[in-house]
Amino acid sequence: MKFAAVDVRQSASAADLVYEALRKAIIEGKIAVGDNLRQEEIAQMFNTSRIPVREALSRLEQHGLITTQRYKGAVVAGLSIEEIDEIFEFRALIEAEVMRLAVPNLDRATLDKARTYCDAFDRETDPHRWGEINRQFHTTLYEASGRPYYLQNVQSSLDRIDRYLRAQLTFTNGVPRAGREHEAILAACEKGDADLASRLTRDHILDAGRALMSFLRDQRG
Amino acid sequence: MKFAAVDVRQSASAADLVYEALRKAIIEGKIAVGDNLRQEEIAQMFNTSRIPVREALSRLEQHGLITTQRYKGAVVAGLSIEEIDEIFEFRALIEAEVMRLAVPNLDRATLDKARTYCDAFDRETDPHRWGEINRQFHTTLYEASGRPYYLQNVQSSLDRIDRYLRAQLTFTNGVPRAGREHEAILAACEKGDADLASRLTRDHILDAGRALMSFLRDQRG
DNA sequence: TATAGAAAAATTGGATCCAATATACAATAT
DNA sequence: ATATTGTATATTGGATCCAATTTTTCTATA
Repeated sequence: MKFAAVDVRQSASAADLVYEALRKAIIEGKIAVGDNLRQEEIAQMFNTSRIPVREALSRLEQHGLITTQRYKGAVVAGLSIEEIDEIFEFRALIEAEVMRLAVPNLDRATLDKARTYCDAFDRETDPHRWGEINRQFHTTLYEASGRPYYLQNVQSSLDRIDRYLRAQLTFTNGVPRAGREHEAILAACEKGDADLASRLTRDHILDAGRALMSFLRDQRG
Repeated sequence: MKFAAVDVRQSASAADLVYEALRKAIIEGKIAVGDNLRQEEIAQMFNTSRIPVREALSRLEQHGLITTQRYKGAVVAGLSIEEIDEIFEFRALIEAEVMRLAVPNLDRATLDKARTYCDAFDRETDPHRWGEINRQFHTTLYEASGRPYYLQNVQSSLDRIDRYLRAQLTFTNGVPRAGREHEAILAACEKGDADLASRLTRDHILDAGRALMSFLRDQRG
Protein backbone atom coordinates (compact mmCIF):
# COMPACT_ATOMS: atom_id res chain seq x y z
CA MET A 1 0.00 0.00 0.00
CA LYS A 2 1.12 3.51 -0.78
CA PHE A 3 0.77 6.58 1.33
CA ALA A 4 -0.63 9.73 -0.11
CA ALA A 5 2.25 11.82 -1.42
CA VAL A 6 3.24 14.16 1.36
CA ASP A 7 4.20 17.64 0.25
CA VAL A 8 7.54 17.58 1.97
CA ARG A 9 8.13 21.22 1.00
CA GLN A 10 11.34 20.67 -0.91
CA SER A 11 13.52 22.84 1.24
CA ALA A 12 14.98 25.64 -0.82
CA SER A 13 18.65 25.53 -1.66
CA ALA A 14 21.12 27.96 -0.13
CA ALA A 15 21.36 29.69 -3.48
CA ASP A 16 17.60 30.26 -3.46
CA LEU A 17 17.70 31.75 0.01
CA VAL A 18 20.61 34.05 -0.80
CA TYR A 19 18.94 35.11 -4.02
CA GLU A 20 15.66 35.98 -2.32
CA ALA A 21 17.37 37.84 0.50
CA LEU A 22 19.57 39.90 -1.81
CA ARG A 23 16.67 40.61 -4.16
CA LYS A 24 14.62 41.89 -1.25
CA ALA A 25 17.47 44.01 0.06
CA ILE A 26 18.07 45.54 -3.35
CA ILE A 27 14.48 46.32 -4.26
CA GLU A 28 13.91 47.81 -0.82
CA GLY A 29 16.94 50.01 -1.30
CA LYS A 30 18.78 48.57 1.69
CA ILE A 31 21.86 48.22 -0.48
CA ALA A 32 22.85 51.43 -2.21
CA VAL A 33 23.54 51.73 -5.92
CA GLY A 34 27.20 51.18 -6.60
CA ASP A 35 27.80 49.26 -3.40
CA ASN A 36 30.18 46.36 -3.92
CA LEU A 37 28.74 42.95 -3.25
CA ARG A 38 31.65 40.83 -2.01
CA GLN A 39 31.07 37.12 -2.40
CA GLU A 40 32.99 36.15 0.71
CA GLU A 41 31.22 38.76 2.82
CA ILE A 42 27.79 37.62 1.66
CA ALA A 43 28.74 33.98 2.13
CA GLN A 44 29.65 34.66 5.76
CA MET A 45 26.41 36.56 6.33
CA PHE A 46 24.49 33.47 5.29
CA ASN A 47 26.85 30.93 6.84
CA THR A 48 27.58 29.32 3.53
CA SER A 49 30.31 29.20 0.90
CA ARG A 50 30.78 31.38 -2.15
CA ILE A 51 29.32 28.83 -4.56
CA PRO A 52 25.64 29.42 -3.79
CA VAL A 53 26.37 33.14 -3.50
CA ARG A 54 27.74 33.19 -7.01
CA GLU A 55 24.67 31.41 -8.28
CA ALA A 56 22.47 33.99 -6.59
CA LEU A 57 24.49 36.88 -8.02
CA SER A 58 24.31 35.34 -11.45
CA ARG A 59 20.53 35.24 -11.26
CA LEU A 60 20.31 38.79 -9.98
CA GLU A 61 22.36 39.91 -12.93
CA GLN A 62 19.96 38.18 -15.31
CA HIS A 63 17.17 40.22 -13.78
CA GLY A 64 19.14 43.44 -14.21
CA LEU A 65 19.37 44.11 -10.49
CA ILE A 66 23.17 44.02 -10.39
CA THR A 67 26.01 44.25 -12.88
CA THR A 68 29.21 42.25 -12.65
CA GLN A 69 32.62 42.55 -14.19
CA ARG A 70 35.08 39.70 -14.43
CA TYR A 71 37.49 39.72 -11.48
CA LYS A 72 35.98 42.97 -10.26
CA GLY A 73 32.77 41.84 -8.69
CA ALA A 74 29.20 42.95 -8.55
CA VAL A 75 27.53 46.25 -7.81
CA VAL A 76 23.87 47.15 -7.48
CA ALA A 77 22.75 48.42 -10.85
CA GLY A 78 21.60 52.00 -11.03
CA LEU A 79 19.08 53.18 -13.57
CA SER A 80 19.32 56.29 -15.70
CA ILE A 81 16.38 58.67 -15.88
CA GLU A 82 15.66 57.32 -19.36
CA GLU A 83 15.62 53.72 -18.16
CA ILE A 84 13.28 54.52 -15.29
CA ASP A 85 11.03 56.39 -17.68
CA GLU A 86 10.91 53.45 -20.04
CA ILE A 87 10.05 51.02 -17.26
CA PHE A 88 7.13 53.19 -16.14
CA GLU A 89 5.88 53.36 -19.70
CA PHE A 90 6.15 49.58 -19.93
CA ARG A 91 4.34 49.08 -16.64
CA ALA A 92 1.55 51.41 -17.66
CA LEU A 93 1.03 49.32 -20.78
CA ILE A 94 0.94 45.87 -19.27
CA GLU A 95 -0.64 46.68 -15.92
CA ALA A 96 -3.48 48.51 -17.63
CA GLU A 97 -4.05 45.41 -19.75
CA VAL A 98 -3.83 43.07 -16.77
CA MET A 99 -6.36 45.22 -14.93
CA ARG A 100 -8.71 45.05 -17.89
CA LEU A 101 -8.44 41.28 -17.98
CA ALA A 102 -8.88 41.01 -14.23
CA VAL A 103 -12.13 42.96 -13.81
CA PRO A 104 -14.51 40.34 -15.22
CA ASN A 105 -13.05 37.75 -12.84
CA LEU A 106 -13.15 39.78 -9.64
CA ASP A 107 -15.17 38.18 -6.88
CA ARG A 108 -16.37 39.53 -3.53
CA ALA A 109 -13.48 38.05 -1.55
CA THR A 110 -10.86 39.59 -3.81
CA LEU A 111 -12.52 42.99 -3.79
CA ASP A 112 -12.69 42.90 0.00
CA LYS A 113 -9.04 41.96 0.22
CA ALA A 114 -8.14 44.84 -2.08
CA ARG A 115 -10.26 47.14 0.05
CA THR A 116 -8.27 46.08 3.10
CA TYR A 117 -4.97 47.01 1.46
CA CYS A 118 -6.46 50.23 0.15
CA ASP A 119 -7.50 51.29 3.65
CA ALA A 120 -4.21 50.12 5.12
CA PHE A 121 -2.38 52.26 2.60
CA ASP A 122 -4.32 55.36 3.65
CA ARG A 123 -3.84 54.69 7.37
CA GLU A 124 -0.18 53.73 7.20
CA THR A 125 2.14 56.41 8.57
CA ASP A 126 5.48 54.66 8.08
CA PRO A 127 6.69 55.57 4.57
CA HIS A 128 8.77 52.39 4.39
CA ARG A 129 5.60 50.31 4.45
CA TRP A 130 3.85 52.10 1.57
CA GLY A 131 5.81 50.37 -1.15
CA GLU A 132 4.83 46.96 0.11
CA ILE A 133 1.16 47.77 0.68
CA ASN A 134 0.84 49.49 -2.68
CA ARG A 135 2.28 46.43 -4.34
CA GLN A 136 -0.09 44.11 -2.54
CA PHE A 137 -3.13 46.21 -3.41
CA HIS A 138 -2.36 46.06 -7.11
CA THR A 139 -1.19 42.46 -7.11
CA THR A 140 -4.38 41.32 -5.42
CA LEU A 141 -6.47 42.75 -8.23
CA TYR A 142 -4.08 41.68 -10.99
CA GLU A 143 -4.09 38.07 -9.86
CA ALA A 144 -7.73 37.79 -10.85
CA SER A 145 -6.63 38.15 -14.47
CA GLY A 146 -5.39 34.56 -14.41
CA ARG A 147 -2.31 35.60 -16.38
CA PRO A 148 0.77 34.28 -14.58
CA TYR A 149 3.17 35.34 -17.32
CA TYR A 150 1.93 38.92 -17.26
CA LEU A 151 2.15 38.89 -13.48
CA GLN A 152 5.74 37.73 -13.60
CA ASN A 153 6.63 40.59 -15.89
CA VAL A 154 4.79 43.06 -13.69
CA GLN A 155 6.76 41.91 -10.66
CA SER A 156 10.01 41.97 -12.56
CA SER A 157 9.57 45.51 -13.85
CA LEU A 158 8.42 46.71 -10.45
CA ASP A 159 11.51 45.14 -8.87
CA ARG A 160 13.72 47.33 -10.98
CA ILE A 161 12.22 50.63 -9.88
CA ASP A 162 10.80 49.83 -6.48
CA ARG A 163 13.66 51.38 -4.54
CA TYR A 164 13.29 54.65 -6.41
CA LEU A 165 9.60 54.72 -5.64
CA ARG A 166 10.29 54.01 -1.99
CA ALA A 167 12.92 56.71 -1.79
CA GLN A 168 10.44 59.16 -3.27
CA LEU A 169 7.63 58.14 -0.92
CA THR A 170 9.95 58.52 2.05
CA PHE A 171 11.39 61.87 1.03
CA THR A 172 8.19 63.53 -0.12
CA ASN A 173 6.10 61.98 2.64
CA GLY A 174 3.89 60.20 0.16
CA VAL A 175 2.26 60.78 -3.17
CA PRO A 176 -0.91 62.63 -2.16
CA ARG A 177 -2.99 61.43 -5.06
CA ALA A 178 -2.08 57.75 -4.72
CA GLY A 179 -4.70 57.04 -2.07
CA ARG A 180 -7.49 58.70 -4.04
CA GLU A 181 -6.39 56.96 -7.22
CA HIS A 182 -6.58 53.61 -5.48
CA GLU A 183 -10.12 54.43 -4.37
CA ALA A 184 -11.09 55.29 -7.92
CA ILE A 185 -9.60 52.11 -9.32
CA LEU A 186 -11.32 50.00 -6.71
CA ALA A 187 -14.63 51.75 -7.40
CA ALA A 188 -14.32 50.99 -11.12
CA CYS A 189 -13.61 47.36 -10.24
CA GLU A 190 -16.71 47.24 -8.02
CA LYS A 191 -18.77 48.60 -10.89
CA GLY A 192 -17.26 46.01 -13.22
CA ASP A 193 -16.08 48.73 -15.60
CA ALA A 194 -12.98 47.13 -17.09
CA ASP A 195 -12.17 49.96 -19.46
CA LEU A 196 -12.32 52.56 -16.72
CA ALA A 197 -10.29 50.48 -14.30
CA SER A 198 -7.70 49.93 -17.01
CA ARG A 199 -7.52 53.62 -17.88
CA LEU A 200 -7.25 54.65 -14.24
CA THR A 201 -4.49 52.11 -13.66
CA ARG A 202 -2.58 53.47 -16.60
CA ASP A 203 -2.95 57.05 -15.36
CA HIS A 204 -2.06 56.01 -11.83
CA ILE A 205 1.25 54.55 -12.98
CA LEU A 206 2.07 57.39 -15.34
CA ASP A 207 1.25 59.86 -12.56
CA ALA A 208 3.63 58.14 -10.17
CA GLY A 209 6.20 58.02 -12.95
CA ARG A 210 5.97 61.74 -13.63
CA ALA A 211 6.23 62.53 -9.93
CA LEU A 212 9.25 60.31 -9.59
CA MET A 213 10.87 61.84 -12.65
CA SER A 214 10.68 65.35 -11.34
CA PHE A 215 11.81 64.18 -7.92
CA LEU A 216 14.86 62.47 -9.40
CA ARG A 217 15.66 65.35 -11.68
CA ASP A 218 15.69 67.66 -8.65
CA GLN A 219 17.84 65.23 -6.71
CA ARG A 220 20.34 64.50 -9.45
CA GLY A 221 20.48 68.11 -10.57
CA MET B 1 52.24 58.63 -26.93
CA LYS B 2 49.04 56.71 -26.64
CA PHE B 3 47.69 54.02 -28.86
CA ALA B 4 44.06 53.93 -29.75
CA ALA B 5 42.25 51.96 -27.09
CA VAL B 6 41.98 48.37 -28.21
CA ASP B 7 38.76 46.66 -27.34
CA VAL B 8 40.29 43.75 -25.49
CA ARG B 9 36.92 41.97 -25.56
CA GLN B 10 36.56 40.92 -21.95
CA SER B 11 36.45 37.25 -22.72
CA ALA B 12 33.18 35.80 -21.54
CA SER B 13 33.23 33.39 -18.65
CA ALA B 14 32.63 29.70 -19.12
CA ALA B 15 29.26 30.14 -17.47
CA ASP B 16 28.31 32.75 -20.08
CA LEU B 17 29.31 30.49 -22.93
CA VAL B 18 27.44 27.51 -21.54
CA TYR B 19 24.38 29.65 -20.89
CA GLU B 20 24.30 31.05 -24.40
CA ALA B 21 24.84 27.66 -25.99
CA LEU B 22 22.13 25.96 -23.97
CA ARG B 23 19.73 28.83 -24.48
CA LYS B 24 20.23 28.59 -28.23
CA ALA B 25 19.80 24.82 -28.21
CA ILE B 26 16.60 25.07 -26.21
CA ILE B 27 14.91 27.85 -28.16
CA GLU B 28 15.82 26.13 -31.44
CA GLY B 29 14.26 22.96 -30.15
CA LYS B 30 17.46 20.94 -30.40
CA ILE B 31 16.82 19.66 -26.90
CA ALA B 32 13.39 18.11 -26.50
CA VAL B 33 10.98 18.99 -23.73
CA GLY B 34 11.47 16.71 -20.78
CA ASP B 35 15.04 15.81 -21.75
CA ASN B 36 17.30 15.57 -18.72
CA LEU B 37 20.14 18.04 -18.64
CA ARG B 38 22.97 16.27 -16.79
CA GLN B 39 25.50 18.65 -15.33
CA GLU B 40 28.45 16.31 -15.81
CA GLU B 41 27.50 15.56 -19.39
CA ILE B 42 27.20 19.23 -20.27
CA ALA B 43 30.43 20.04 -18.46
CA GLN B 44 32.28 17.49 -20.59
CA MET B 45 30.72 18.85 -23.78
CA PHE B 46 32.20 22.25 -22.96
CA ASN B 47 35.43 20.95 -21.45
CA THR B 48 34.75 22.54 -18.13
CA SER B 49 33.58 21.59 -14.65
CA ARG B 50 30.08 21.48 -13.25
CA ILE B 51 30.37 24.82 -11.46
CA PRO B 52 29.86 27.07 -14.51
CA VAL B 53 27.28 24.63 -15.82
CA ARG B 54 25.25 25.02 -12.67
CA GLU B 55 25.42 28.78 -12.96
CA ALA B 56 24.15 28.54 -16.52
CA LEU B 57 21.32 26.20 -15.54
CA SER B 58 20.37 28.52 -12.72
CA ARG B 59 20.05 31.41 -15.14
CA LEU B 60 18.05 29.35 -17.61
CA GLU B 61 15.64 28.46 -14.85
CA GLN B 62 15.16 32.14 -14.03
CA HIS B 63 14.13 32.67 -17.63
CA GLY B 64 11.66 29.81 -17.46
CA LEU B 65 13.46 27.73 -20.06
CA ILE B 66 14.12 24.82 -17.74
CA THR B 67 12.81 23.55 -14.44
CA THR B 68 14.95 21.93 -11.79
CA GLN B 69 14.25 19.78 -8.77
CA ARG B 70 16.66 19.29 -5.92
CA TYR B 71 18.79 16.16 -6.43
CA LYS B 72 16.79 15.33 -9.52
CA GLY B 73 18.19 17.72 -12.04
CA ALA B 74 16.94 19.90 -14.82
CA VAL B 75 14.60 19.30 -17.71
CA VAL B 76 13.60 21.56 -20.56
CA ALA B 77 10.36 23.23 -19.55
CA GLY B 78 7.35 22.48 -21.63
CA LEU B 79 4.49 24.92 -21.99
CA SER B 80 0.82 24.14 -21.73
CA ILE B 81 -1.56 25.34 -24.40
CA GLU B 82 -2.77 28.01 -21.98
CA GLU B 83 0.75 29.26 -21.30
CA ILE B 84 1.57 29.47 -24.98
CA ASP B 85 -1.68 31.32 -25.58
CA GLU B 86 -0.88 33.81 -22.86
CA ILE B 87 2.60 34.48 -24.21
CA PHE B 88 1.20 35.20 -27.67
CA GLU B 89 -1.32 37.59 -26.15
CA PHE B 90 1.51 39.28 -24.26
CA ARG B 91 3.70 39.52 -27.35
CA ALA B 92 0.85 41.01 -29.37
CA LEU B 93 0.46 43.72 -26.76
CA ILE B 94 4.06 44.79 -26.37
CA GLU B 95 5.29 44.21 -29.89
CA ALA B 96 2.42 46.26 -31.29
CA GLU B 97 3.42 49.05 -28.93
CA VAL B 98 7.11 48.76 -29.80
CA MET B 99 6.23 48.91 -33.47
CA ARG B 100 4.19 52.05 -32.90
CA LEU B 101 7.08 53.67 -31.08
CA ALA B 102 9.56 52.58 -33.74
CA VAL B 103 7.85 53.97 -36.83
CA PRO B 104 8.68 57.66 -36.27
CA ASN B 105 12.36 56.75 -35.88
CA LEU B 106 12.75 54.53 -38.92
CA ASP B 107 15.41 55.69 -41.35
CA ARG B 108 16.26 54.55 -44.87
CA ALA B 109 19.05 52.19 -43.76
CA THR B 110 16.84 50.40 -41.27
CA LEU B 111 14.00 50.05 -43.74
CA ASP B 112 16.39 48.64 -46.32
CA LYS B 113 17.74 46.17 -43.83
CA ALA B 114 14.23 45.06 -42.93
CA ARG B 115 13.46 44.72 -46.65
CA THR B 116 16.46 42.40 -47.00
CA TYR B 117 15.20 40.11 -44.27
CA CYS B 118 11.68 40.26 -45.66
CA ASP B 119 12.87 39.10 -49.07
CA ALA B 120 15.15 36.50 -47.53
CA PHE B 121 12.19 35.10 -45.61
CA ASP B 122 10.19 34.68 -48.80
CA ARG B 123 13.07 33.07 -50.69
CA GLU B 124 14.21 30.76 -47.92
CA THR B 125 13.31 27.13 -48.50
CA ASP B 126 14.82 25.59 -45.39
CA PRO B 127 12.13 25.69 -42.69
CA HIS B 128 14.76 25.67 -39.96
CA ARG B 129 15.98 29.09 -41.08
CA TRP B 130 12.57 30.82 -41.01
CA GLY B 131 12.48 31.28 -37.27
CA GLU B 132 15.78 33.10 -37.28
CA ILE B 133 14.99 35.32 -40.27
CA ASN B 134 11.52 36.17 -38.96
CA ARG B 135 13.07 37.21 -35.68
CA GLN B 136 15.65 39.40 -37.37
CA PHE B 137 13.06 41.10 -39.52
CA HIS B 138 10.99 42.12 -36.55
CA THR B 139 13.94 42.96 -34.30
CA THR B 140 15.42 45.25 -36.93
CA LEU B 141 12.28 47.36 -36.96
CA TYR B 142 11.73 47.18 -33.21
CA GLU B 143 15.22 48.44 -32.45
CA ALA B 144 14.30 51.81 -33.93
CA SER B 145 11.95 52.30 -30.99
CA GLY B 146 14.92 53.05 -28.76
CA ARG B 147 13.32 50.99 -25.98
CA PRO B 148 15.90 48.48 -24.70
CA TYR B 149 13.72 47.29 -21.85
CA TYR B 150 10.82 46.51 -24.16
CA LEU B 151 13.21 44.76 -26.52
CA GLN B 152 14.56 42.59 -23.75
CA ASN B 153 11.05 41.50 -22.87
CA VAL B 154 10.24 40.83 -26.50
CA GLN B 155 13.27 38.57 -26.82
CA SER B 156 12.51 36.83 -23.58
CA SER B 157 8.92 36.04 -24.47
CA LEU B 158 9.93 34.92 -27.94
CA ASP B 159 12.55 32.63 -26.43
CA ARG B 160 9.85 30.75 -24.58
CA ILE B 161 7.77 29.87 -27.62
CA ASP B 162 10.30 29.92 -30.44
CA ARG B 163 10.72 26.17 -30.58
CA TYR B 164 6.97 25.67 -30.94
CA LEU B 165 6.88 28.16 -33.77
CA ARG B 166 9.78 26.43 -35.45
CA ALA B 167 8.17 23.03 -35.08
CA GLN B 168 5.02 24.39 -36.67
CA LEU B 169 6.88 26.06 -39.54
CA THR B 170 8.76 22.86 -40.23
CA PHE B 171 5.74 20.57 -40.09
CA THR B 172 3.28 22.71 -41.98
CA ASN B 173 5.89 23.89 -44.45
CA GLY B 174 5.42 27.49 -43.44
CA VAL B 175 2.69 29.88 -42.50
CA PRO B 176 1.42 31.02 -45.88
CA ARG B 177 0.28 34.43 -44.75
CA ALA B 178 3.47 35.33 -42.87
CA GLY B 179 5.29 36.60 -45.95
CA ARG B 180 2.38 38.79 -47.06
CA GLU B 181 1.92 40.11 -43.54
CA HIS B 182 5.57 41.10 -43.41
CA GLU B 183 5.12 42.98 -46.67
CA ALA B 184 2.13 44.81 -45.28
CA ILE B 185 3.92 45.77 -42.08
CA LEU B 186 6.93 47.02 -44.00
CA ALA B 187 4.68 49.02 -46.34
CA ALA B 188 3.02 50.70 -43.36
CA CYS B 189 6.47 51.52 -41.99
CA GLU B 190 7.51 53.03 -45.31
CA LYS B 191 4.37 55.19 -45.25
CA GLY B 192 5.16 56.22 -41.69
CA ASP B 193 1.74 55.02 -40.53
CA ALA B 194 2.49 54.02 -36.93
CA ASP B 195 -1.07 53.03 -36.06
CA LEU B 196 -1.39 50.77 -39.06
CA ALA B 197 2.02 49.17 -38.53
CA SER B 198 1.12 48.58 -34.92
CA ARG B 199 -2.25 47.05 -35.74
CA LEU B 200 -0.75 44.81 -38.43
CA THR B 201 1.96 43.65 -36.05
CA ARG B 202 -0.66 42.76 -33.50
CA ASP B 203 -2.71 40.82 -36.03
CA HIS B 204 0.41 39.14 -37.40
CA ILE B 205 1.28 37.77 -33.97
CA LEU B 206 -2.28 36.77 -33.09
CA ASP B 207 -2.56 35.06 -36.49
CA ALA B 208 0.58 33.05 -35.87
CA GLY B 209 -0.68 32.28 -32.38
CA ARG B 210 -4.02 30.98 -33.63
CA ALA B 211 -2.30 28.84 -36.27
CA LEU B 212 0.07 27.43 -33.68
CA MET B 213 -2.78 26.73 -31.27
CA SER B 214 -4.73 24.65 -33.75
CA PHE B 215 -1.54 22.88 -34.82
CA LEU B 216 -0.70 21.98 -31.24
CA ARG B 217 -4.26 20.93 -30.44
CA ASP B 218 -4.14 18.54 -33.38
CA GLN B 219 -0.75 17.22 -32.31
CA ARG B 220 -1.54 16.81 -28.65
CA GLY B 221 -4.99 15.44 -29.31
C1' DT C 1 8.39 -15.72 -11.80
C1' DA C 2 7.35 -11.60 -9.45
C1' DT C 3 8.17 -8.54 -5.66
C1' DA C 4 10.19 -6.23 -1.60
C1' DG C 5 14.15 -4.71 0.28
C1' DA C 6 19.10 -3.82 0.42
C1' DA C 7 23.28 -2.49 -1.80
C1' DA C 8 25.49 0.08 -5.52
C1' DA C 9 25.76 3.65 -8.81
C1' DA C 10 24.53 8.09 -10.32
C1' DT C 11 23.47 12.73 -9.56
C1' DT C 12 23.00 17.05 -7.36
C1' DG C 13 24.25 20.86 -3.75
C1' DG C 14 27.89 22.72 -1.27
C1' DA C 15 32.85 23.28 0.74
C1' DT C 16 37.50 23.77 -0.01
C1' DC C 17 41.38 24.49 -2.82
C1' DC C 18 43.93 26.57 -6.83
C1' DA C 19 44.69 29.82 -10.80
C1' DA C 20 43.95 34.28 -12.97
C1' DT C 21 43.38 39.04 -12.46
C1' DA C 22 42.76 43.46 -10.23
C1' DT C 23 43.81 46.72 -6.66
C1' DA C 24 46.75 48.85 -3.09
C1' DC C 25 51.00 50.10 -1.69
C1' DA C 26 55.91 50.45 -1.26
C1' DA C 27 60.37 51.12 -3.59
C1' DT C 28 62.87 53.40 -7.07
C1' DA C 29 64.22 56.48 -10.73
C1' DT C 30 63.85 60.96 -12.80
C1' DA D 1 57.85 65.61 -5.39
C1' DT D 2 55.99 62.82 -8.96
C1' DA D 3 55.64 59.14 -11.96
C1' DT D 4 56.76 54.32 -12.69
C1' DT D 5 57.67 49.75 -11.57
C1' DG D 6 57.51 45.73 -8.69
C1' DT D 7 55.27 43.20 -5.01
C1' DA D 8 51.77 41.87 -1.72
C1' DT D 9 47.00 41.41 -0.91
C1' DA D 10 42.26 40.89 -2.19
C1' DT D 11 38.93 39.08 -5.10
C1' DT D 12 36.85 36.45 -8.59
C1' DG D 13 36.32 32.10 -11.79
C1' DG D 14 36.92 27.36 -11.94
C1' DA D 15 38.42 22.43 -10.40
C1' DT D 16 38.21 18.93 -7.22
C1' DC D 17 36.39 16.80 -3.29
C1' DC D 18 32.58 15.47 0.04
C1' DA D 19 27.73 14.89 1.74
C1' DA D 20 22.85 14.21 0.79
C1' DT D 21 19.54 12.14 -1.98
C1' DT D 22 17.68 9.76 -5.81
C1' DT D 23 17.69 6.10 -9.11
C1' DT D 24 19.14 1.70 -10.53
C1' DT D 25 20.65 -2.91 -9.88
C1' DC D 26 20.94 -6.99 -7.44
C1' DT D 27 19.40 -10.47 -4.33
C1' DA D 28 16.59 -13.03 -1.23
C1' DT D 29 12.11 -14.73 -0.66
C1' DA D 30 7.32 -15.98 -1.37
